[in-house]
Amino acid sequence: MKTYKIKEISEMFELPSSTLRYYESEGLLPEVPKSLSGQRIYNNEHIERLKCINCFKRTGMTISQLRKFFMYETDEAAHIDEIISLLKDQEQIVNQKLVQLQNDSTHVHHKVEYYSAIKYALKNNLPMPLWKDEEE
Amino acid sequence: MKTYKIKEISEMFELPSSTLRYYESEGLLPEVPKSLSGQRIYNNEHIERLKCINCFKRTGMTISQLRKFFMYETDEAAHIDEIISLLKDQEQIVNQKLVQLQNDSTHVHHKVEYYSAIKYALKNNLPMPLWKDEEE
DNA sequence: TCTTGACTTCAAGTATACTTGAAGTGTTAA
DNA sequence: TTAACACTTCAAGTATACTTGAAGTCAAGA
Repeated sequence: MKTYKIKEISEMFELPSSTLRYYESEGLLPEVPKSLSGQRIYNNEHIERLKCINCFKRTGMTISQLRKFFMYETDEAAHIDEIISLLKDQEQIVNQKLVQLQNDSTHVHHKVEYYSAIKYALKNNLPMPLWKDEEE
Repeated sequence: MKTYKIKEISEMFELPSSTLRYYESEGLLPEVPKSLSGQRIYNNEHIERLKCINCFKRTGMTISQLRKFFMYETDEAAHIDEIISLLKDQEQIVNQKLVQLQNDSTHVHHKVEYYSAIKYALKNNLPMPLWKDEEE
């Protein structure tokens, strides 16, 4: 199985090595084997885990929620209900975030248009446009 | 013009009063007048500003970026280019977030399905389903 | 062999965004 | 009027997620 040094993983995920050590110390990574000289040796399992961490982090999970989730996963059969419930909660959260962010995207876009019109009005000494928007 | 006490605003935005005072101290709010006895009196301008703060915060802006933006806004004509450039950057950022979050939503949903299948397999003593997914 | 850069541990430091506590004043309903 | 609760300031504290520094070991090319 292909293995990786910390620097390769660091570059792969654009995360400083210190963060990888930090995640490990927080119990987010599967056991990381070390070379004879003590250097970390990562494999595909770690890469998959890091993808998963990134995904969950973006959906708003904290380090301690991540740790909890991965702990449940290590004894899937005993914690299947907790895993499913946690995932369903997270699914709800990410979908709410999605709706909200779609709204926010629209609002920011409106602002770009509004200020572009302001700029035009300023340049040509024209009356200022009016701001119309119902922000949520 | 209708005015509001801090508690009304606090409930309206589900933000503790302390956070409202904090935002004010960080220069995110327009001048907040005080009653004779020193209590804050908010109006629609503050409400609009808070909606705007919430929107930008969700798109990832920090307090100091928000402060900068609102400072530019107070002298629109002098800073119109900075305002537009800042807004365009933020529009890009929010749209990237949106794409990423859509992906993440899909992944979380797949996980829900996968573990539901695991649960079913456990309950009925069936072979475990396989995990197939290309996570981004 | 020597040097340069990457790695190690562990404790302490930092950034961001609030939150809390103390000590006191103001407001309101019974 | 008196209790109960909301409000005030200001400084200090907290939570989360890293990040940095010190001091030392290891690996690879000139």
